[in-house]
Amino acid sequence: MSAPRAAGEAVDNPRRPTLTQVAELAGVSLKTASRALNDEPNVAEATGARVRQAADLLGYRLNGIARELRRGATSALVGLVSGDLANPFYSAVASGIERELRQHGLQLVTANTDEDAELERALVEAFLERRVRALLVVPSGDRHEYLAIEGNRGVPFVFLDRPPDGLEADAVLIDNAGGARAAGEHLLSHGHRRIALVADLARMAPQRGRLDGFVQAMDAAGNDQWRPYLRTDVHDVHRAEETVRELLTRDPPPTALFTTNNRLTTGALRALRGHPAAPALIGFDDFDLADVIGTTVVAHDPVAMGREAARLAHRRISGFGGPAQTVIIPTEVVARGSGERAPA
Amino acid sequence: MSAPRAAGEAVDNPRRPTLTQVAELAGVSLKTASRALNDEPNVAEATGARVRQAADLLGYRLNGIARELRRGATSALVGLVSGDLANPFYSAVASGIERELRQHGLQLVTANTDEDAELERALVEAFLERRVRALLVVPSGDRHEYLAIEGNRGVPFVFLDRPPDGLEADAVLIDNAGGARAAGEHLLSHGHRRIALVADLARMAPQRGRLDGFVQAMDAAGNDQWRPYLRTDVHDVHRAEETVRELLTRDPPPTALFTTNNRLTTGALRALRGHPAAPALIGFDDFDLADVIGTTVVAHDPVAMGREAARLAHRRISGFGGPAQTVIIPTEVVARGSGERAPA
DNA sequence: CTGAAAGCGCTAACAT
DNA sequence: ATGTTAGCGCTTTCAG
Repeated sequence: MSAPRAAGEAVDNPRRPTLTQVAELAGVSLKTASRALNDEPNVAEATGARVRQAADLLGYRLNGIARELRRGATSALVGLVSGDLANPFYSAVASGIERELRQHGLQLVTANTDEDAELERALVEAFLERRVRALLVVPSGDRHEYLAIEGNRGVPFVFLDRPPDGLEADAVLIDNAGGARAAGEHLLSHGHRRIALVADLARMAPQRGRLDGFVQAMDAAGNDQWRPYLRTDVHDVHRAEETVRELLTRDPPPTALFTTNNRLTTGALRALRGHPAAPALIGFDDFDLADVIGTTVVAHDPVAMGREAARLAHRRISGFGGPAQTVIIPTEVVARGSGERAPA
Repeated sequence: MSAPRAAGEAVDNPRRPTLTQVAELAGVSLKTASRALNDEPNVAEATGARVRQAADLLGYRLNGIARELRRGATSALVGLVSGDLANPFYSAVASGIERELRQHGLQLVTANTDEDAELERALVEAFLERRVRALLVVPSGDRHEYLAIEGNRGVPFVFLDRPPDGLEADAVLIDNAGGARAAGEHLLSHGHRRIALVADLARMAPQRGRLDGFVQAMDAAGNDQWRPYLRTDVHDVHRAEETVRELLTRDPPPTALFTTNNRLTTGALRALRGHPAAPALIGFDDFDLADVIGTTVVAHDPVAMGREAARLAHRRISGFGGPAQTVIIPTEVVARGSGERAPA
């Protein structure tokens, strides 16, 4: 005898049994079967057992779609639209969201935009058609007005990492400026003046915040020797590596580096590998093994970020109608060696 | 004038407009409105325009739930039930799945089990009630018979990383034994005999495969000096770190280490940090910055794994009824230094 | 080209 | 304790 198969289903797919069929087999009415299977009161012990037996026999499974339609066309799904789940930052956020939602019986549905604003919009539309209860977005596009109508019609939005532009909505943001300022001050306090800043796309709000914070620290210290070493719009690991290599050939070279996200830090680490007199380095975003490599970072808690976003969403779902809230996730400089190297 | 708000939706949620209302406003029948909005043929230019205008005015959005119910109670959703999305291995797999599904207009829904077999079962049930088109599972529990009925009723299953037990179903697995054998041979060829093996829960199939492959390599070389250094059921980073520290205090100590997944490798790297005469190290699973740290690994492609799984699922959804297939993802030893250190 | 009627599978409201 | 009727919002016949 062979094992039951899950593979060849397409061959014999005689449509799933419905509640009506269960009721017929059990010799009761549709509604009684419904009551029995939903553990509602007012079902005789024996009747309930008969219904459950019939359901088992038929391999019946409740049709959640029909139920949702009848109950008001709103699912237990919460959508997350983000740039790239393969980035550990986003996946940590997603896992924080998922865990918190589950506490409330909600389910996370994810979609990647690959940082494409048009795809983002299409995915948002798709989620709304699916009647998600709330929508969490790490926006790539810059204008979000198109979401406003939705918000007014019962689908709460929560923005993550980047603030909403063009509408009021809940958001969970990182203290970008504060973290970057702290990084700048940290390097200054270790004697650095020629500090290179390697940043991602400057049009993104978090990157702007980090740039601003860094500049504040420099201005406050009356240092402007960093300016020749500013490099923005470096968007991938490879470009980051090249950029850092180029910076090191300058004369004089920078004595320190500040990279404004985990991808750029990875690129910098590659460029610095085996370098005899590596400049000091601080990276924004903590990462696995930073302790092993000894990389000083501006750390924050992405799982907490997801959790807070899920909480905001849940509050709205539960009927909270107050003004939009913004939660700021704090940052902290974690010294591990690379950021404490003195200027050469 | 203030920005449109997305926050206070709960206050005024007058139920979403329906197609009937759009039709009324446009002065056409329900069906005509449906045709116009779905770009079906046989709609006069002017009529279509009027309908679309009415829809915009009302802020109408199609109710995907009603559509799905009518079209056969099956969604465009594909479920993924996995252990822990925060683990970069799983999130890479998820991103491979997501990308491939999107090619076919399918949407990924994810849920984490935290490696809990009961939660896994509950989540699978929940997905089935939601009428997912296919279900991808990285199973934590060991018996999967309970899925068999579903498989016969039109919901294809694909198992990832761990083979199905108790039913026939498509699967995508890593060449665990082959990779581990290659790692063993690699260390042997560099002169190692006292090789420590640090493994995760031995009841998990991938771990067993890796153990077996390693043992095969040792047996083939007639080496059994590794046996005193076998440590299994090491399940988290912290325990891995402790275990490696303990191993290093043995007399004589092992001259090489093989860690059988990314978590254990991380723990080993922490234990080895700053060690004057670190043993050679090979880790199963590649990871970010392994190149920077110089860690030799048994690499494989988790994104490809996700992609293959999504392809199998899509084939089944499209009606393929052949026997269950298993795709094996190949592995490769990537030498980066740590695995090539000679015995002390 | 347009419309009327039926019904997907379920639950809510109202009998009995 | 059980049954009957209606209808969620849409698409699918089948007629005009």
